[in-house]
Amino acid sequence: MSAVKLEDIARQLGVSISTVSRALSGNGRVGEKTRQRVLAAVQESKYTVNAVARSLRLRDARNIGIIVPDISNSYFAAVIKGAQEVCRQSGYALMVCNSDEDRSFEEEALRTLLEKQASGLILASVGGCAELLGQYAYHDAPIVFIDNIPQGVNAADVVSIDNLAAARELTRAMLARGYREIGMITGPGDQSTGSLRRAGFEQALVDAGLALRPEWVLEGDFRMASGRACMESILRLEERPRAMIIANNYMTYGAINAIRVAGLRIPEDIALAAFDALDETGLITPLITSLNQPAQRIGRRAAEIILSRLAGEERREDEEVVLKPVLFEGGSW
Amino acid sequence: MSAVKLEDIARQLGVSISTVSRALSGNGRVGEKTRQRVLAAVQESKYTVNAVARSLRLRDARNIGIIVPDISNSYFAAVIKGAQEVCRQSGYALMVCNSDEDRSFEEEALRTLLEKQASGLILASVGGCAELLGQYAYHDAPIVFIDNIPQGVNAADVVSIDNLAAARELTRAMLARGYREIGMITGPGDQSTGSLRRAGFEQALVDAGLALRPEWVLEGDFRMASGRACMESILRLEERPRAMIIANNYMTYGAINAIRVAGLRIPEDIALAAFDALDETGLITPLITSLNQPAQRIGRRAAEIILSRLAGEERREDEEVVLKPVLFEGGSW
DNA sequence: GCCAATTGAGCAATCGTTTGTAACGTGATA
DNA sequence: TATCACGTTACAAACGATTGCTCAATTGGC
Repeated sequence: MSAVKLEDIARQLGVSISTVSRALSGNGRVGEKTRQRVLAAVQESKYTVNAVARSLRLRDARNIGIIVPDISNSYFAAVIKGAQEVCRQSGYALMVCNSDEDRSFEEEALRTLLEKQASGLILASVGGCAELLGQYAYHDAPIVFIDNIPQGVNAADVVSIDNLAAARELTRAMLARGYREIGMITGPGDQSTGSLRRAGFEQALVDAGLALRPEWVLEGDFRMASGRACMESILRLEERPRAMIIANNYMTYGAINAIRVAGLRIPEDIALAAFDALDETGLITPLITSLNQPAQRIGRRAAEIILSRLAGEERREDEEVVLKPVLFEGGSW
Repeated sequence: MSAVKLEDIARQLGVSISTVSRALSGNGRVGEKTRQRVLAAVQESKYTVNAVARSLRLRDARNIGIIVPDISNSYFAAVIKGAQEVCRQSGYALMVCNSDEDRSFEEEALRTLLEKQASGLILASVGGCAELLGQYAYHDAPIVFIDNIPQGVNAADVVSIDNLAAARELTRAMLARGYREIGMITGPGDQSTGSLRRAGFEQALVDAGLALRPEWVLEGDFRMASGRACMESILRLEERPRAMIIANNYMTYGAINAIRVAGLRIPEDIALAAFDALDETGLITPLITSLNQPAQRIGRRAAEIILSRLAGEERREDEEVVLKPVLFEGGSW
């Protein structure tokens, strides 16, 4: 309501608005004594620049948006931290949105960021907002996908691990441990993260000359309850696998729960390996063997790509940064 | 760059900008057929309102800021979710900032939000930004404190549990269980959350006629490493307490780690009760007895208070909403 | 002492919306 | 036909900052 603006300071000092603006930004020439007077008055009056007005004038909001499916998931929290670090250093604000694993919420967030003139967007999509994404291209705001690459998007900047290869390697490592009867709890088939991890798993089995057992492969939704439900089904089978690969952290927690409730031991009765099951507390026993995405690095690289896009005028090739996951060997296999 | 604006649509239709604006907002009167024509053109051209320009004109950015010390902490993640829910329903955007438990980062976030003309602010402060907070009052943006109430702030809207009473009750419950030699790992003494919880603990002991053992009360910084370090010190004591109360979740995880490393059992060798040690995975054993803050409700109420302040013109009394924590009894005592 | 060069500061347009007010056109009534 | 009323639309002024351009003032060189 009563915020101090450039005009107030200008009037108080008997100079023009433009002089005050230039004294602050250092963009035009201003005499040394006037500059000092302005700076003093600004200090004294607690003037704060109005970023809304500035953004309008500059046609640049200097903020980048990030949408994740679940802010409580430590994996995404780390991604956010990484992105924030980069934004902070470059004077951009990071606008964090949570889609709650819901398409319409994701769409809503997308629309809000679009209206707020986000300069760029980091998106861990749950899928299916193709038209809205087109508008970003129209505003020519760069988009970087992390994690899932929605259907309908063919060329784009992407920062992620190679999910297919990763799942294949993880499965191979499990095979190398001697396990032959391996099942999997995958993610939603319509998300690339889900389907690629499944494909990698199946490839590894086929390569090893093993038959696929469809009843051992269940599809979850990346949430804890579904991990638990899937594992319960598995445990009810007459003939059950000796080991399971699980496509993300939360489903793993649910699965462990089911295993404990059934009174079984890990890995003696059933072995586990997972994606991102990184347990920051280090208190879940046995420690879960998992292939961990370098979450913070993903966030950082994604933000860096956005910034470089914003800086460079020329449109380069689509950038696809493939980061290497890190295998943590716990006691769960 | 090439975003469609009202002017483009107006020109295309041969009407004025104001007509298009009014057709969209429904604020002024517009003939039915023109309204239809406008709506069609808007659809077709994929027009998106420029929120920056609108905010400037309306002098209202319609966004509320929230600053938390650690976005990875599930407690704060839940607070954010609660606040977001309310914002979503009322058409406000929530701008999430992470201070990383660092004062200068907090200050930076505060300044950014101020510049972006945040309509309101929810603050879980790590303390010490009194001057900047003054400017919010100046912009008359309502502030609601959650968790810690920084020094230098005397009257304000607050949503939290009654930390003193809560610590007292938790300690009493522990005494009722028969424990007499109780220590505590507190939070930073300069944060009200830390000092109040400590005070409540001490009160309960004094009320019970027990002597305070200063060597059993250590001050941590709410992070995991400090919880571990403090517990290690405790375990090194010749005469050590039979039970510990720990002021937050992360320090508890560190403490459990130390206990396990020392080869001791919970609760047989040392019993634990904590604040917010809520373990979403349910996999840490034994389940930790803890007094849990209704995090999501706190976020929701805080946002609601902001909105009601923004709606009501008249300045009411400072509002202090005291929510009740929930005791979860696990096997750690 | 005069003209050119250089510096300092102001004017005014602009960014895209919203909205008070004025103007316009149509139809009805006297 | 003139007047009035009413429903529609256009005009233009904001919101607060940035910046190209202009012009006045100071300086310096000859």
